[in-house]
Formats: sequence, C-alpha cells, structure tokens
Amino acid sequence: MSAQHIPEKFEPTAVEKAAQAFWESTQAFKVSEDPSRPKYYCLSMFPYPSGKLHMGHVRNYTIGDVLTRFHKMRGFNVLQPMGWDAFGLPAENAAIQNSVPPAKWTRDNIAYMKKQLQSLGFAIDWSREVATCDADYYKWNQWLFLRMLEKGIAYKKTQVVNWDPVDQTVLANEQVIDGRGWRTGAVVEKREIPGYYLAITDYAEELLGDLDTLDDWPERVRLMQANWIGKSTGVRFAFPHDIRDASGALIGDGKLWVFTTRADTIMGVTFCAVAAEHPLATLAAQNNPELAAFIEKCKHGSVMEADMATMEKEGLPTGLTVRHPLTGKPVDVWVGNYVLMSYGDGAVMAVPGHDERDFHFAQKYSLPIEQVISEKDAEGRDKPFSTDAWQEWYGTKDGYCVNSGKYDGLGYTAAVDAVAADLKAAQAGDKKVQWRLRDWGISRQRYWGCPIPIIHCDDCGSVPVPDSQLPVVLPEDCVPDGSGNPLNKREDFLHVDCPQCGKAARRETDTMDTFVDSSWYYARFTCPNNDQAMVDARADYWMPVDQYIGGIEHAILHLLYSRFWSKVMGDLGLVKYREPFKRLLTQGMVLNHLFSRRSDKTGIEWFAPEEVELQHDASGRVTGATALRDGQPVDYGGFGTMSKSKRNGVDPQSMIETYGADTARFFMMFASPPEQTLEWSDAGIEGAHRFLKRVWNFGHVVSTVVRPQLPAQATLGSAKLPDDLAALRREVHLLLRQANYDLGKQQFNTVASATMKMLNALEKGPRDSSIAAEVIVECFGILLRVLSPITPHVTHYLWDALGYSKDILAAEWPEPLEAALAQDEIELVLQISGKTRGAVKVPAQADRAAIEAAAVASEAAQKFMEGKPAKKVIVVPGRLVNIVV
RNA sequence: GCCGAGGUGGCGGAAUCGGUAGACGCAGCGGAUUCAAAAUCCGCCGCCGCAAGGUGUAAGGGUUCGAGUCCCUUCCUCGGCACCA
Repeated sequence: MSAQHIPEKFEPTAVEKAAQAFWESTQAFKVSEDPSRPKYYCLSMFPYPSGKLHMGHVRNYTIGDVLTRFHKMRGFNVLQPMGWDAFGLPAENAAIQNSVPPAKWTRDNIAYMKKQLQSLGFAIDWSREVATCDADYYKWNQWLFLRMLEKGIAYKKTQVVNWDPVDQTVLANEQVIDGRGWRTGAVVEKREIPGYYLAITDYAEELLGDLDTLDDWPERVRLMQANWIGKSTGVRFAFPHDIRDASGALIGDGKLWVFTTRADTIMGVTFCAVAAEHPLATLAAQNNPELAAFIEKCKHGSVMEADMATMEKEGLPTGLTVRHPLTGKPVDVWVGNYVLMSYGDGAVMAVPGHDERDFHFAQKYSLPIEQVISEKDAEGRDKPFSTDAWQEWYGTKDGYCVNSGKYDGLGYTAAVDAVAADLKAAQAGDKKVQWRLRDWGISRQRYWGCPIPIIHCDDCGSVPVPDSQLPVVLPEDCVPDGSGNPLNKREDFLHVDCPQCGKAARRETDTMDTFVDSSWYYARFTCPNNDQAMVDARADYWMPVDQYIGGIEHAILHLLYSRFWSKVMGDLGLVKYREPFKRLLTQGMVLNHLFSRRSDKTGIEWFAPEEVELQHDASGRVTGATALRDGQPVDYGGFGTMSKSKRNGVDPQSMIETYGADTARFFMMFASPPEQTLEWSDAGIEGAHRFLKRVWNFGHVVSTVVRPQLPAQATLGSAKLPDDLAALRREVHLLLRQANYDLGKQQFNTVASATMKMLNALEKGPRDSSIAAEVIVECFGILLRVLSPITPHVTHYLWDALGYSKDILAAEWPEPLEAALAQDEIELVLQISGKTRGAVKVPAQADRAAIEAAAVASEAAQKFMEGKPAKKVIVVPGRLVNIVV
C-alpha cells in the first residue's frame, strides 16, 4: 500500500481519461459465465442511434451503471451490455434529406455515440456489442420468423395501411398530418394490402396471468399491460334475421353477432346498435342518403381520446329488424357512433335500463327503457327503478333478475350461466372470452429494416426462404428518396429462384417492424458471437435480466412484445425463462425551463434557457424573464420535457466537456429519485461539481496531512476513542447504514446526499493525531466506496493514490461496524403530553424505569409539567419518552 | 369519464414500523478573505413573534399519548387510457 501525492487542483478530464484507460487495459467490464458466483444481468434499454446522446440516455445509463458497479462490489458476476436499435424510419428520413445511405448514416451515428458512452465511463462489456442492422443479428429474426410460420404463430392476411397516392408509398401513422402525407401533402388513402401477422393473441391468457408474477415491476406498468390485453369474459350470441342484400344473399348468414358481459340482462334488450362500418349499416345506407351521410361522418370522426370522452352519443335507425334469440320478438337495429367495428363483432345488444351508454342513447332517441335487474335495500325492500336515478342501475352485478321470465330471481352468475346455456341449446351462441389485444402486424413497406424471408412464386405462392439461404441480406447501398420502397427497384435483390420449383420468382420486399429487433436483443447479448444458433446455454446462465431500466414510454408495446417473444422462444425450446425481465425500473424524464414569446406575425417563438435572464423577487421566487437579445420580457412556461422544437434541450456533450462525466453523473443521481422527473438546473450542476472538488480537496488533505500521521500498527479495533472521534466515526457508519438501505430501495438521490453528509462530517472533524488519522482513513475509505458507483473516475483515482488498493471496483462494499455504532449514552426526545420539549440523556443500557425517572427529573419536564403528576409515561426504546400529564 | 401516481419552505427534494417535519443540495441574506471581482471559507434561512412561545406537510373531520405517515370527506396537479359492450 503505497500512497502517492495528490495534487491540489482537481482536473476531471485527466482523472477520467486515466481511469478509463485503466479499465480498458484490465478489461474490467468483460465478463463470462461463472457458476461459482451469483450473476446479475443489468440492462438499460438500448438506444436508437439518432446522432448523439440526449439527457434521457445519460440518466438511463447512469442509473444502470450505478446498479452495475454496486453489484460488482457486492461480489456479483455482473453483465452490463450495450447495443443499438439500429433499424428505423429516421435513417430513411435522413437519407431523403442528405442523400446518404441509411446504413452509413446509422453506423456513423453509432461510432459517435459509442465514444460518448465511453466518455461517461459506463461499466459496459463492449465485447458483446450488437447492432440490429447487422446481418448476423437479424438473421435470427428471420430464422425465428420461419419457425413461427411452421407453428402457425406467423400468418398472412390483409391489413389496412395509410397510402400516399403521390409518393406511391405507405406512411407510418406519425407521417400522416391532418389526413395528409407529410412530404407530399396529398390526401392519404386507406388501402388494404397483404402482410404478416404474429398471433400474440394466442398468448393473451399467459401474458395477462404472468403479470402477477412480476412482483418487481411498477404496479402502473402491469396495470397498463393488463388494460392493453383487455380480457372480458361474457357471452357471444347472434340475433337471427332474414335481411338480404340486393342479390338476395343473407347478410352474415342471417345472424347479427354481438358480445356481452351482461348476458343476465338479455331480457332487457330494447334495440341493437351496430358500428358505422358494419355490413348491416352499409346495406341500410344504400337507399337512405341521410344514413349514408351519417355513416360517412362517423368514419371521419375524430378518434382523439379527448373528443371521445365528451362525444355526444348519436345514431340513426337502419329500418332493419332482427329477432331476439330467446323471445323471438323483433328488435330494431340502429347505427351508433359509440359502437366500434374493431372490437368484438362491431355490434352490441342495447340494454338501456342497465348500461350507461345505452341509457343515454335511448333517452336521446326516446327508445324504451326496461328494468330487468332489481336490488334490495338495507330494509330488504326493492329499490325503486327510475330513470331519474339511472346511475344507481347501470353496472351493478349485486341484484337479481326481474321481468325476465324463467330467469327471475337469479343472481348475476347464475343468470349468465342459465342464459348462456339456453343460447347454446338454441345454437345461437356460447360463453366467450373477448380480448382487446390484436395480433401483431409486422410487415412494413420500408427499406431500412430486416427483410422478411419469403419468396413469391407464381406457381408455389409465398414460399419461406430455406434456412440454408439465411440471412436474406439487406443491400446497404440504397438511398431512399421518399417514393416507395427502394428495394422494389433493386433487381439483384428482387430476382431469385423459387426454392420449391426452381422457377424465376420474386423476393418479398417488406421488412419487419423494428419492435421485432428489440424483442429479443437482451437474450442475444448473452451469446452475441454464436453464428450457429440464435441463443445457446449462455442464455440459461444470464437470463432473465435481473434489472431492466428504461423509459415509461415503452411500458406497453416493447415490454409486451418482449414478453411474448420470450414465451415463443420458450415454446420452441430455445430458452428456459418465460419472463425476460425480473425487475423493471422506469426512469422519469428530464425537464428544463420553457421560455416563449407569442407574436401575431411569427406565432410562438421559443427561447433557449441560455438566451434569457430570470428575474427573482426578494425571496428568490422566479417572477419573470427577459431575452438577453433585446431586453424584452418573455413568457416563462415552467418545466417541460427537453425537445428540439421548444429549444430547451441541453447537450450532454457540452456538460461533460465543461465539468466532466463524474459531475454529470452525480447531478443526475442527486437531483431526484430515479422514477421521478428530473428538473434541469445549471446551478445544480455547479453544486455537484463543487462537491466533487471538495472530495478531491479532502483527498489532498488526507495525502498531505493525515496519512503521514498514521501509526505503524493499526489500533482502531481495540482503542477507546476520544468523544469527538467516536462521534465522527459513528456518524459515518450511521450514514453508511442509511446509504445501504437506500441502495436497496434504489433511491440514489439519498445515497448521494449521504456521501455529502459524510464529507461534511469529515471536514469538520479533528485530524491532528495518529488516532484521528486512523479514523479519517477508515471513514474516507467508506465515503469513496459508497460514492464510487456514482462517480467512478474520481473515486478510482483517489482510492489508488491514497494507497487503499489498486482498484476500487475490486474492493469490498463497506458494511457498518457494530463497534463504531455503539454508544455509552443515548439521547431521547422528551415530549410532555405529545409536545416536544427537549431531550434527556440516559445510559445506553438504562431500563424503562430509569428512563422514566430521568425524564421526570429533567429540567424541561419540571418546567412544562407545572407540578401536575404524570398520568402515563410512554417510552419508545432508543427514540423518545412522552410524559402524559 | 375511468384508472394510476401525487400535493411538504423561494426551488429540487428528505423523513425505514405512526415518534424532534423540512436532512442534503440549490437560490437568497449577512460576514471573512480580496484593491475589486470570481473562487473559497464561516454564519443565518417555513410562517407569526423582541422574546418566551405559538403555529405549520392541499382543505375539513376522525383514530391515537403522539399523524406528513392510518381512516373518512372535499379540492387540486400530473401521468395513462378503452365509449371495450
């Protein structure tokens, strides 16, 4: 243990370069399977290589790195990989703008962003780096897709897409602005084209049920997934009819299918409502212009959720009639704007007596409202049924059937069973589970994605590419120009022989949804170099991911698809896990001040925070802001997410260059708990930097003043310390205990603050004796280790330079010592009748009686008890004593 | 509308089982150092009050020796969503 001299001045750049060089030379983060140690797979969501890192990345990866380094020091075998979600639309857009091939643009971005990540000192095993645009990665997308085809999980059907008639291309939803193509301004059409689907609905039950096993996921994410999957248990049945089209064919084989969760109310049906796109609506509109206009309006109606919530229920009669399946009575069919074609069969039975929407609709159009459910009140009498108190009636499952013939008196479950049985007997329906979840369409009519491995042959149809011909490699020199998929012009790619008959055939040019790429990358990180198999036994060692970290915006799609993919891979015998992510942390977004000015000429003009000056009142509250440019006021809009358009983004690169990676990391961890939003603050960055300078300075003091006083033989274990040193040592160990507790909670802001408190205590403590030197060296060693996952560079340097050991990452994580925490005398809070009135000091071993006596005898007690006797004395051991007068 | 999270100083945020509310940091104020400034260091910093003390965790009520924390009612903010039959 040889200590070096630590210079006075803290130079982050040099310190960080040196630390990173050390990690590089020792291959510090490269890991392999080691069954002798517990493993910890720590994964942050891999970035899209958009060009450069943004603050969200820095926050995300810092959280992951803190957990990685903490677990490494705790003795875990930790894997933290990194890769690139490299396919996607922005690369094509960049290509259109700059005439650069998406491949080159993407790989340049990857190279730059990788440098940025490395400059932040993340403990990443770069030997496992994966980019989804590499053929040796996406080969396995194709391979698994073929397995899914074999199993029937992947299948082909037509899909509705947004079609730009000018560019002759399919548009993504975000490329459609106000119904027009984003580049051409042409009115977008709906087109039906064939595409491939994955039967995620086959796994709906398991995807829903297994949510209960994900105890370490945020509750809200599980709820969002459950709602998305949307399971409803009910009855699907048909209203028979004789409605025929012009050619005389029965519409829907003479059946109007509906789904209901309230089959017990079937005798209360007073009409049916169908969606605007329903075949019966289409038929009725043929000689009814008013209805045709209404249907047209519904189709173009807003699908915005805010409109939906306030939308008036509207409808029109079709003039068509179906028959009630149990009573045979005629039932009128209406078109209702509140019925969705995309859910169930696009039609509902309407029971206005017991359903809110049906009720509003019936009221508006004066349709009959009938009671078929009743309920007893507390006195056992039937509650009155009245349309004035309709709120009390819809939705309730607590009542029993009335006015329902043979079902009268049955409760909800019994009535549903009886009705379902009768419908089944009449061959009119049966119980059914209805899902909101839809199968996953993965075909994209885009260039920059994984080719779907299919060959179209005139004779053999759509033929899967044989495994031996995988991967189907995407030509990388295409430059999309916005009009159609450039693969359609690549003759060398298109022309291929049919694998079945050998005749000339044509390659599929659709590519896969990029969500496919990200649905299994975490498994590939365990064995990225295997060119013989998608995954191997190494996945059994590392998977599942112990800690996954990413944005809440992926709460539904990415996480659901990954869960689905895991189950499919499991069923194919490729992996042993059913759920890929054991624990999930969804980090909050990074916000910054918003400044704008509204003018009639230019609309809203946004100001970057560095372009304005804030005005404060005497108390420091922000009262306004002015532009530096012209001194005129600008509107202060509070905090909002960092965005280019609002000009409030902060480039991490400039922050790293100014203050260093450690400062950036410390600020990110300190400013707020990981799940909450983080408000950007230049002053906060300064504060973080100030703290690290103080840490450095204390290291300098230890190297120059403290260490030279160290005795040859350590005495700390046995010696009785002077009071001030015992207090210092105890405080640091208490803070350590707190920090360890907070790390378990993943509450890193208070871990950071614990290190600040340690330094405050050390700076104030004595340092001019050999025993003090021993205490300081022990305590500073604790501080450095607790701080090291957050600011690894400066702590690496100080740990080494002060001679603790070569590599702080290899050091053991500190635990508080009982000997340091023990104290002879403790201070208890003194309350008189529940009000705090000071404190009493008692020996640590004092029993209840002694504490009571000491409390009553204390000066404060005498003063505030005013001579009255104590009615009761409450003693909370180690905390307080309360004298009730 | 429904579901979820939350409401604590000028600000970000602490407070593990109900036990000294406001830790730590930022901003602000005062002082030291300096020719001066920056940097640094020391001190103050919820509100009312000269003080003793009182009061205070969105509002109101309750349970308790004791409530930011538990229960009830109301209000507000943010996030998510599906008119899902």
